[in-house]
Amino acid sequence: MVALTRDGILRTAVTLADREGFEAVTLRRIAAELGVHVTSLYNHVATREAVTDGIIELLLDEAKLPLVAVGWETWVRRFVAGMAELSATHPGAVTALQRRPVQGARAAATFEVALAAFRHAGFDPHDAYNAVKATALTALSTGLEQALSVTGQAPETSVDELPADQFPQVRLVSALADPESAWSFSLETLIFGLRTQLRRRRK
Amino acid sequence: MVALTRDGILRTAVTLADREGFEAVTLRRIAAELGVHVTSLYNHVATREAVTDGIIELLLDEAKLPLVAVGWETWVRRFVAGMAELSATHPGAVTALQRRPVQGARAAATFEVALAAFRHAGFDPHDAYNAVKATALTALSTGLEQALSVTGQAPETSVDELPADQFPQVRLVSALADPESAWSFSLETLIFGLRTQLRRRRK
DNA sequence: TTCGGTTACCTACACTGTAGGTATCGTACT
DNA sequence: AGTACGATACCTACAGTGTAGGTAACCGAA
Repeated sequence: MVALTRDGILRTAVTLADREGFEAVTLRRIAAELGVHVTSLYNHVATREAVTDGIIELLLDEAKLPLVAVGWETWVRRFVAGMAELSATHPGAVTALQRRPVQGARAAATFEVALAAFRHAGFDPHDAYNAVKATALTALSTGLEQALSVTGQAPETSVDELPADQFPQVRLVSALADPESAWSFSLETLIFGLRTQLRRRRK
Repeated sequence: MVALTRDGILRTAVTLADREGFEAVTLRRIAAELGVHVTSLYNHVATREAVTDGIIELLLDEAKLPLVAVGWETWVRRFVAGMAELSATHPGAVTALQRRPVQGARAAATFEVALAAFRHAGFDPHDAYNAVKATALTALSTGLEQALSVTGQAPETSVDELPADQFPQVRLVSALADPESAWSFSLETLIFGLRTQLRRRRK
């Protein structure tokens, strides 16, 4: 029975989220996992939402995001790849990033170098901001995989029960779901798009 | 006192979500809004999650998504614009799209025409799927605005309290948040990117 | 030793979704 | 006409949620 600590709480929260899904992360479950009473958690954590914030903090720490000056393209690649890796190793915990705004000094730090890179490449502050946002959202969406099962199965009717002649494309495609290629396709598309945007700004 | 109906339930759920935020949408709140006992809702709705599914259904109905054959580019434009408009008119309810997988016949229908358009333009089934997914995620992220406040304010410390000399870019940019230009920038970037992808496939 | 702060605990409350059972009512059938 | 029945709204109840308030044990400093 080790000492109860904020970091320990957050760590078991992440473990729990990955093992049983984010909605299973409840203060009582965490406490039980630590062999401790619920209210004891409040000595180290202010509120339930603070736990979510802590999870984000912990994930962002683990994802090795670029923190020193790099070119915009390598920043984009590393940021998206880092998030994708995070989604792979912490499938449950990453949804914390969708429940609460991503904030904190660490996020600010990597955005700082991104903004600098984009401005150096030729974007005005406004578009640099937009570019960072577009990248961040693309990166975040790597964790949204299951949230958007393009396979058109209704709450009750599976895709196989849809009129096959009416949705031939959907049917054909529902077989070849491949999360790996999905986010790399998104990444390349994003980079191509940003290149074009930059080219237009220059002339 | 009109008759209680599934559609009425979902409609007040949407209203409630837009007025007080998605997490305020509880079965008891809906019932209270309708002047009805909680359990009466169960005569028209199976479970809480079914309400969320119903909200999605209702939103997708309202967003006039392209359902007939169009070129891939106009599909992308209309899809993203439709979602953006949805996020504007239903700021609270749209988060339903992130809580549950987007499914159902209507979603399948618009994906069907998108897949056809992309394949006609030169993508193989795999990349057509990826392109649709990329578009859908870009569109969905229009509702994620506040979830990603790039302004690096920590849970406790606002952006103004961050060391100013350490985050000059973030500070500069935190003033000019402009959701409108954000998603249109993302849209144009996406289209540029997809064009390049298609060009590469052709030769 | 005594004091003060930190920590873990217990009780309690308002709130959530949901199961089971009951009363009312309109409609259809005998 | 009467009667059976399906649908609907309600009530009670339960387990589970986050969290406030108060109390007991410790442990280091005075």
